[in-house]
Amino acid sequence: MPELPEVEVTRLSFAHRIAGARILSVHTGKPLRWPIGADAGALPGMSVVAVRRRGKYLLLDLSEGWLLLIHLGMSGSLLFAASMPPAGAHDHFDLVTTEGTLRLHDPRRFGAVVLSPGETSDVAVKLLGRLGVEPLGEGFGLAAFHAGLKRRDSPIKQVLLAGEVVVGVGNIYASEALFRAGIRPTTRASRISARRAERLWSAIRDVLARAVERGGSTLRDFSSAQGQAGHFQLEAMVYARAGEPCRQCGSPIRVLRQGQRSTFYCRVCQT
DNA sequence: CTATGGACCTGAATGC
DNA sequence: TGCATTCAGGTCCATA
Repeated sequence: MPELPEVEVTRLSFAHRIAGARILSVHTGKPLRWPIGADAGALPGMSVVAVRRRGKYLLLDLSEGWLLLIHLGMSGSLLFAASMPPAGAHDHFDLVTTEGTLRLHDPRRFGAVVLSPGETSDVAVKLLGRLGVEPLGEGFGLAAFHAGLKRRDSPIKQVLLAGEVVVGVGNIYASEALFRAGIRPTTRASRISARRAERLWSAIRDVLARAVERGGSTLRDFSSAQGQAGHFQLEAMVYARAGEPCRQCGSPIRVLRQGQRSTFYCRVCQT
């Protein structure tokens, strides 16, 4: 469910409220994608210093350099509130703090909560080590982006999804960014010209930044940790619009499968 | 090394 | 109504 904009909207919705909180207890439900780790018993007593984001991961900086990694998978969402109702069947993690409870709700359980002693532990390196550059940060340079594409022979859509060149672009925003850049999703990444790489580079930043402003996309059940739905889906140009007229040229939006994921595009506007 | 398909899991929508 | 199939915002891992 969550791509970079949804994760960032989630982060913004509770980071300031949880900062400085002391952890009182932890409650877990069914197993998530990875075990939380053997040190989880040490969480009570630690405090939450800050909440950062890396790609689609939320990183809770805890006391003494500990790091709590949270990933929302496909169907996860967080809620942070002073008073929390009893855990339901799909609530699999509660972090009870002096400022409120942070709860992970995740029906499919592709998400994860992992405690790591810093960013250089084996588990942190396994999860974060291969991530590409942050698209909304200063480090997202055009030259390096184009060079990264040059090294990949897969279709551009799948290169974006893989997150090894640039992070945070998931299935919705990959289709949206490629539409805005006028590039066919099947184009081999290595064959994208400098001029088109530049269009894609700015399309990625524009679409992600715009989606953050709009509170993310709520297709089925996404909401911020304050329970707010997003609205970006209302301005999607192609995603989930198969058969509907292109907002730019009127021809029907096409859908195809790439790596078991749906891709939406306009045959006329994207070449 | 890169590229691809399968796996993980649940619920909603669709089809017969 | 009932049951099977398909699809859904991610990404690690095994296999070529």
